Amino acid sequence: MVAGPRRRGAALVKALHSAVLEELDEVGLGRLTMDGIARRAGTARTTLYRRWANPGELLLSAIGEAYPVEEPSPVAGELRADLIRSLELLVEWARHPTARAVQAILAERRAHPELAARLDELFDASGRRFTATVLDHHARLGTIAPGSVTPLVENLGEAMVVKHWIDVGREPDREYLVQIVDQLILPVLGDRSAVAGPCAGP
Amino acid sequence: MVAGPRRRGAALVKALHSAVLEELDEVGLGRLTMDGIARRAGTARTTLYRRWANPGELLLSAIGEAYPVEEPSPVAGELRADLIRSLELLVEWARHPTARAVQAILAERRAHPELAARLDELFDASGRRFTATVLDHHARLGTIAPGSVTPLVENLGEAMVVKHWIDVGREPDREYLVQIVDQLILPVLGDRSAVAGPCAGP
DNA sequence: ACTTATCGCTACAGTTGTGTATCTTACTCC
DNA sequence: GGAGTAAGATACACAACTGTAGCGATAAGT
Repeated sequence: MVAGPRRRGAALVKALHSAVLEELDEVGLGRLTMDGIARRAGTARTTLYRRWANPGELLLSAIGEAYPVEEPSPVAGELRADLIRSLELLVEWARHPTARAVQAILAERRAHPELAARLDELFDASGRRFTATVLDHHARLGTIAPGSVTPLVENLGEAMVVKHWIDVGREPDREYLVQIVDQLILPVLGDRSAVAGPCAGP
Repeated sequence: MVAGPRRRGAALVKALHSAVLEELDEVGLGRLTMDGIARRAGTARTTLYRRWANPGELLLSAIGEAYPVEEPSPVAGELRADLIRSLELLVEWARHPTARAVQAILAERRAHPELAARLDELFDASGRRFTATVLDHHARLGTIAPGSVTPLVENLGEAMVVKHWIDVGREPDREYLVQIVDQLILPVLGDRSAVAGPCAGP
C-alpha cells in the first residue's frame, strides 16, 4: 500500500475488491482471510468487518461488481471469423481475475456449497454466452442449419477452452482457437471443407 | 473411528489416504490440515508427522497410491458403442475421490504451484486416455479416416464431460454421453448419419 | 514369552486468524 | 471553518493449527 490520501466509500470498496481477487490468486479460496485481504489492501480489518461478515461475502461482492459483463457482440458477418472472435472474447473474459474467482468457487463446490449456490444465482441472470450468440445469430440468418445448433454444440467451444486451461494451466493461443473452430465446430455444423476426409467415408 | 485393533503399517497408511481424500471433499484443498486429517482418521497427529511433512505430501501420496489406474480397454468392436463405453469409464473414474483431488489441485494451480508441478509428474507417466484409446484403435483398423483423429478430437469427449461437471456440479447421465458421441464426436469424424441436417448446407 | 518397532496419548510454546470494542485521525459537505 | 461521518490504529480474549518431545501401550517377529 502506498501512503496516499485516505480512501473511503466507493474507491475504498473497489480497492478491497481488487485485494480479495489478488489474494484469491495467491492463497486460494480456502485460505482467504479477512486479515490477509486487509493487509494486502493496506487497511484495517475493522474496515472490512463494517461491510462484510467474512471473506466469502467479500469475494461474492467483488464478483458481483464485475457483472453483468458487457459482452461485445461478436457478430460481424462471416461465420468462421465470428466463431474465432467469440472464442477470443471468451479467453479475454477468462483472463480477468473475476473469472478465476468463479472457477475457484465452482471447483470446490462440495467444500463451499453456500458460496457456490450464491454464485449460481448471480449467473442465472446474466448467462455467459460466447459461441452460442454467434451460432444462434447465423442459425436465424440461415447460414447454418438451425437443427444442427444443439445445446451441446453451443457448449463445444467453451468446453475445449476450459479443458485446455485446466490441463495446461495457461490460456490457449490463437492457433488453438482456430483449430477448435476448423476441426470441431464447423465440421459439426456440416461444413466439411476445413477438415481432412470427405463427407462420406473413403 | 471405531475402536478396533490398533492399525499399523500399510493398513494405517491406507486409512490415512482415505481420510485425506474425505477431508479434501469437505473442507477443500486450502483448509487441509494435519490436525483435521488425524482427527478424521482417529489417530494422533504425531503418527502423520512420522511419514509426511504436511497435508500436501499426504495428499500426493494418496493420489499416487491410486495410480496407475488399470484402464479396462473399452475396445469391443463397434465405434459408437466403444466411444460411449469409454465416456462411461471416464465418468466412473471421475467419480472416485482421487479424481476430485486431482481436479482440486489443478483448479488452484496458481495458489499451490509446487503441488501442481508434482502432480504433473505423476501424470506424465500414466496418461489418462479414454476416448483417445478408442479413436486410435479404430483409426488403425480403418474404421475411421486416420487424418480425422487430431489431438483436439481426442480431447473432445473429455472436455464435454469436464465442462458438464463444472457447470452442473454433478456427473452427466448416460443420455448426455450418448449425445456427445452422436452429436459431436461421430459428426466430426465424418459420420453425418446421427445428426440433423444434410451434409452440405441448404 | 521376549524383544522391538511403532502407534496413541498428552503436553507445550509459538503462530495466525477471529470478532469486537475503543479511540484517534482525516476526509467531506454545508 | 466547523460538524458529522467514516477510516485507521490498537488492544483483547478466544480458537485452531503447528511441529516437537516424552512416555506408555500394543502389535509383530523370532
